[in-house]
Amino acid sequence: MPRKAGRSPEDTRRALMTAAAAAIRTGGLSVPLGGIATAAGVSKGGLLYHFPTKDSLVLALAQESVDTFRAEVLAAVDPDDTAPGRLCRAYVRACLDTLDDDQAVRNNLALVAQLLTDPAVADLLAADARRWNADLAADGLPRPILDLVVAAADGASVAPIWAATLQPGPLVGLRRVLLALTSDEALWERLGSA
Amino acid sequence: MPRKAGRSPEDTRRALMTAAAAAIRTGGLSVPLGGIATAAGVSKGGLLYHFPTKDSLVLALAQESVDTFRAEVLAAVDPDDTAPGRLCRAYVRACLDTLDDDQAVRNNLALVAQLLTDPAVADLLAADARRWNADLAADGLPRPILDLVVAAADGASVAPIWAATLQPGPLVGLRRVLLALTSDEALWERLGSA
DNA sequence: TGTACATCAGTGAACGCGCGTTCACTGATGTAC
DNA sequence: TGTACATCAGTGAACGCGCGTTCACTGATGTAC
Repeated sequence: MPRKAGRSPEDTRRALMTAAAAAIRTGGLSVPLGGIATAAGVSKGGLLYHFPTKDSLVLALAQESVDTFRAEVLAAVDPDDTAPGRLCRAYVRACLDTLDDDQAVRNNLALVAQLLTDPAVADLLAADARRWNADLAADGLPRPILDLVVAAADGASVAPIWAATLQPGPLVGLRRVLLALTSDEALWERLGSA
Repeated sequence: MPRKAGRSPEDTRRALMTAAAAAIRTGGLSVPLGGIATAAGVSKGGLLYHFPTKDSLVLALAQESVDTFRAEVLAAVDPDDTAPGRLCRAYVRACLDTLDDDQAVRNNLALVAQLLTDPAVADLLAADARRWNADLAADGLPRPILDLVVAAADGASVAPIWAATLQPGPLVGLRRVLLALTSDEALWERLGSA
């Protein structure tokens, strides 16, 4: 059966990437293409029409994860916030606000952990990490505060991968503490001299 | 060639696990057993004598990672420290002190991220995470401080996986800040009311 | 102390299955005239 | 508006290779007498 009525090629491509993300997240990179194709309602050959090689599918997934996360952080920037640490605060919100429902960031990280096996993906992520380092360093926070807050946001995002999820209550508490740490200059001095 | 002179069966088993850990860490769970066996100086059949199935090798690796990490934290407990938060401080030291050389904890995490594909491993880790939650909760720190410090320690340990390693300087700073947070009760009030 | 025998710690060839990739083919859609 | 034709978006059978597992066999080590 050729082109399905009511579904554009772009729709098919999206369906394939969605199915691939879900399958790889739980099954690792070794999940068969056939299963992904079936889940997306397409034959194996159809998948390979859109992604001529498994690697190309994997790389597209990684690129999308990286782009999605960056877009989420930028969308979380408060336009009225002009104080130092505004990007860092957006980073915290993007990381923690999607954790109670099992949404974007958490799923992205579980997926990325699997994709990392691929060397090309590892390069992509290393470049992205360098970019985040530079952007966050230019955010105007003192080093120790920045490192503390970013490490905690990363940790809270990543912990669900090994099932160490925070309860919603503590999660809200952590969020408040992290935002306070980026805003309260009196705390910076207390911590710097500790 | 049967039993190699100068190497006990236990030595062979250790060599196999070491080779497997190194191979899987970088290549993922799909690395061939043949390569692992060769790296350990044994034939594929020899590997399968010690680990009758690939899954059994993977599970042994996961169990060892979990045990090693727990032992490292316990070894990092300061015997003279009787104040609340002593386990949490040991956790911080175990996580951060091995990060500059690329040693145990960091490697363990990169390995575990790969092993997580296996459902049996996922169960093992979930049980271990529950145990850590309980142990750390009984450590006497206020919830927000505990969550902040543990999340940051996790985040700093895990970031090297996607190449976002902290420089040695900032790492020392983060370590000092985290230890201060677990000890300085005045800070707890400041953060709690923030 | 020497000898027989069971077991341990492997070897390496063979099998078989699953998966990525290739390939010949196809029906719907878009375009030119 | 109808028609011819190229291209797009797939299908599904086949191939071939890699890898996990099985299996028959083996030489060194430990034990009983």
